[in-house]
Amino acid sequence: MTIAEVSELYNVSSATLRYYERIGLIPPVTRKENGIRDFQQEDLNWVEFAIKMRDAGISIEILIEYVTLFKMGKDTIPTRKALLIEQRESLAKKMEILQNTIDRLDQKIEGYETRVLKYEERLK
Amino acid sequence: MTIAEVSELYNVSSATLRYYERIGLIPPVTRKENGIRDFQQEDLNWVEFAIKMRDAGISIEILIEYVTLFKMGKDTIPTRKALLIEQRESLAKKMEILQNTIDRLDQKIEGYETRVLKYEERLK
DNA sequence: TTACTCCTTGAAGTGCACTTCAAGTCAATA
DNA sequence: TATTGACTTGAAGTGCACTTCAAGGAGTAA
Repeated sequence: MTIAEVSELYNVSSATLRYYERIGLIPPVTRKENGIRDFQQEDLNWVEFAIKMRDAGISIEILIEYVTLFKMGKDTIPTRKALLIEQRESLAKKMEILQNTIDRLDQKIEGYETRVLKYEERLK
Repeated sequence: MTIAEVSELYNVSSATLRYYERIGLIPPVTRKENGIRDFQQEDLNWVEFAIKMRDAGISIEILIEYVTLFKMGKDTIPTRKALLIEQRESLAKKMEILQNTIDRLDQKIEGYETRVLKYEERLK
């Protein structure tokens, strides 16, 4: 799969994909003899993982750490697991904040509900 | 209340509070005769709102728009309400993404669960 | 009265995560 | 054969949201 196809598939720019590879946020992508990237399923899995995690707000620094551990082999399995658990917890906290904010917005919107009615009343 | 006290109270730097006021993310703060900020309850409400919304990831641009509408008076009430509803929706979408990512992480962690066991077995 | 601390503003600097640009290679098509 | 279009790399540029710096003012303690 070419970089353009992957770009289309995951709705991310080619430049970003190259950037991710360059900084080690995904492992080196498979190349054809001429040096052109030819994404295999394994590469796609990494791309998808990277994009999903970034979308959830996990920092590039953390993700590079994860990929670096992966490259170091099996000895890092417990560390990698710990890293994922830590990130899971941080996302759960984010969810909580988000839920609280939504509740707060709902209250504020509810407050506007009556005020809009009054406002429209005034217009008559 | 001084800026240092507000800074402490909401765990945000004085510089950020000044910055928020300067860019119009909160309305102008009440001052003493000598020009020093003396936050009143009303000011605090704005500060709290701004910080909570920022924490939830709502952009500065949007929040400035809201404050600007507020300053323009009652005619903007329906617009303000619409803006809040829009943001509420966008937060709900974020929650969904977050939940999906957490689910995905849980699966990945579960996968590591067995691999860690194997790894520790190997060490014996 | 000098020194200290906290406040003020305006301007410049920083960190993160891309994004754009410049220069070049390669394969396919007019 | 020339040119078009997609690819390559390295470097520089961008946007957002602060953060730090520089210069100065006001109030209090020694």
